Parts: sequence; C-alpha cells; structure tokens
Amino acid sequence: MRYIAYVDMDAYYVSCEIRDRPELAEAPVIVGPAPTGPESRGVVLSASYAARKFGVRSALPVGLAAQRCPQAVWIPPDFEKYGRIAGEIRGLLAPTADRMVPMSIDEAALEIAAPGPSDVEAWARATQELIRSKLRLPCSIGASPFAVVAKIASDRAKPGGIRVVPPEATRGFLAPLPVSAIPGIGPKSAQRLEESGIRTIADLGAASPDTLRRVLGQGAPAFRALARGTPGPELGELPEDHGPRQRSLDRTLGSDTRAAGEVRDHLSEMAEELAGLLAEEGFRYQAVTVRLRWSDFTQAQHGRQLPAAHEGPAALTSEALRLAGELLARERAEHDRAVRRISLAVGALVPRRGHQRSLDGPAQPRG
DNA sequence: TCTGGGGTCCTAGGACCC
DNA sequence: TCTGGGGTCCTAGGACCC
Ligand SMILES: [Mg+2]
Repeated sequence: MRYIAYVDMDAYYVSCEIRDRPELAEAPVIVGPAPTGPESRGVVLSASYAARKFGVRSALPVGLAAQRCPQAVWIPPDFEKYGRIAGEIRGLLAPTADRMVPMSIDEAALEIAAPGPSDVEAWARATQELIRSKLRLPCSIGASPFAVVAKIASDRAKPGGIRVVPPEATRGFLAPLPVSAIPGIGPKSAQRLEESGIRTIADLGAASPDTLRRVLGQGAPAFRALARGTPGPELGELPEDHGPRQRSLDRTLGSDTRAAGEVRDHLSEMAEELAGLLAEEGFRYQAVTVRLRWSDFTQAQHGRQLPAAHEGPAALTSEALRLAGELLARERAEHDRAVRRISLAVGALVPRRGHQRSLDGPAQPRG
C-alpha cells in the first residue's frame, strides 16, 4: 500500500538555535525581533515548548510575548541558517522515499510503499532517529494513504511523536477533532460553522451539503467527504507543482507615514530588489500589484496586467510608482490614513527562454 | 499587546465573447 | 430584436497557511 508520511519539524527555528546552544535546551526560547530592539514592530516566529507554557505562540506580537514570558531568551532570526539546514533535512529524507515533496521550509511529504501500518511506523522511527542523530533536530511524523490526513496526524503527534492512521481508521481518527484541525478551515470558517452547530469533524460529516456549501463555498464537498473518512483527490493527494504564481516583497515601516516621497523611495528600492530576485530565478513578469496597509490595519491594492512580459527593474519601478500614486491619491481624498506597510508583487510569471526551473522546487520561506 | 513576510486559493462583479 | 446563459479574463478583497 502507498502511504504518505508528513514530516514536520518541531519548533523549527528554535530547534535550529538550540542545536548551537545546547545549554538552552529546556529554556523558554523565542526566535523573533526582541521587543526592546529596533524592530519592535514584529511577531514571534518560533517559540520553544517551555515558552509555549507561558502562552507564547508563533505570530504573537513581541510586546505581548515579552509580557507573558519576561524571562524568555530572545534570539534574532537567521533565515540563511534555517534555509541551509532545511536543505540538509531534505537531503536526508529524499533517499528514504519514492518521492519527496517540500511543503514549506520545515515540512515535507513523502510517498512510501509499505505493506501495512507497522511498516510505516518502523520507517517513521528510523527517519526520526536519522534526523536526530545526523542533525540533532526533533520532528513529528504523521502518516496515512491520504495527504491531508497525514498532515493532521503529524499535528496530533507533536512534539516528537509518530501517528499512523490506516485507511479504515480515518473516520474514527478525525471524528472527535475540532473542525479547525483541518488545513483550510481557519478562524473565520470555524466561527461560522460553530454558528451552524458544527464543532467537530463528526458534526461536519453529518451536516447537510447545502449548509456546508453556504459556509465553506466551493470546497464544501471535499471537506465533507474528508469528514466521512473518504477524502477525494483534492485533499487526498499531494498537489502538483506548477511553478510559482507570484513573487513579492513586504516592508512594514518603523513608523506610519503620509509622505508620498517616503513611499516612493521604498517602492523604488523594492522594485530593484524584486527584479534582481526574478533575474536569479529566470522569470519575466507581466503583472504588477502594489498593496498598502493603512494605520488601521486595513489594506487596499491596485494592480495591472502589462501588455507584454518584462524583465529588469525599469518597467516594474515605473508601474509600481504609478499604481502607488493612484492608491495614495484616492486615500488622501477619502480617509487620509497613514501608510503602515508597503507590498510589491509581480505575477503572470513567464520563464525566460533557455532558463530551466531549479529542481529544488520554488523557494518557500516562511516564518 | 498591537498585530511579519512570503506564499496559495476563492469570491464576486464587470467586460467581452459565443 | 430581445433575452438568457455559459465561459474566460481582469481587478479588488479576503481567508488561510507556515
Ligand atoms: Mg513545524
């Protein structure tokens, strides 16, 4: 039988740092911009399990994290290191499986052929031991013939565990879990489902297709089939890789601004940087979008398809400045909020002639 | 406490075509 | 001539994931 094993590194950034500073193994460690430092506008990127006992989680504003856990050891992020180690992890994993698909910087899905669940279990123990002995890093592993079930199982196995769900056990495994355990059902969907009396995945499987369609939209039938233990290909199989859809850069300003010149200066730099990134990756772009987040945290975007694909910073810079100018003009006339964050994205990416996409798959940074 | 940066996909309305 | 319907593309906004 073909199983999908989902390997998810535990507290990945923190584990990478503790590896180099073993005296911190049991300490409340937080990777993120220190709240007393220059980048006070930030969030926790990764928290050790000791820090989580104080209510510190990824994406928590650093000010609140410091308040909840004053004794925390703060370590600034080193993305170059995390990326390099991620490559080493993949190098160890790939030869153990028929196929390995990187899902993020700290997750990978592997296809393995195994006669039964006990063989998968043995593979998972050996794999955990391999990563622990070679790289001194902990991970959790979930496995199922269905991709999304393997991922959910890896979440339930954390930290450091293994959870194998044979196909016939799928429905029973999922039934008691909250709907929010399903990737793709976030806080908003969970709230709306709760308002319809749907709290667990068992509730989801018993709900009427019409109700689910209203709350979850087009994906409803796939979620319902999953809840009944028989996911279709949308959730059961690993997604195909068709190359990146877009590339983007974001900058949150140290303090909000109404100065158009400041916004333009940032955008010009960002356009240069983004054009350089695309050149390295071998893509041309045929769409440009500028997105501005205002001081009240709402955002507005303005974008445009270009008549032809471009490379280099010139077209990107002029488009970006024009789009931002139009957004800012409208904002001045309507609400006149200050700018908090500037984002620049290019889409409709076209491979440059003669340029083959790297076999490593797209860059997949995360934090 | 005050909310990062980098991605993917879905929805909805209007334009346009058949 | 009028009406309806479906498909696709574009744009803006939003949910969601790590
Ligand atoms: Mg992880």
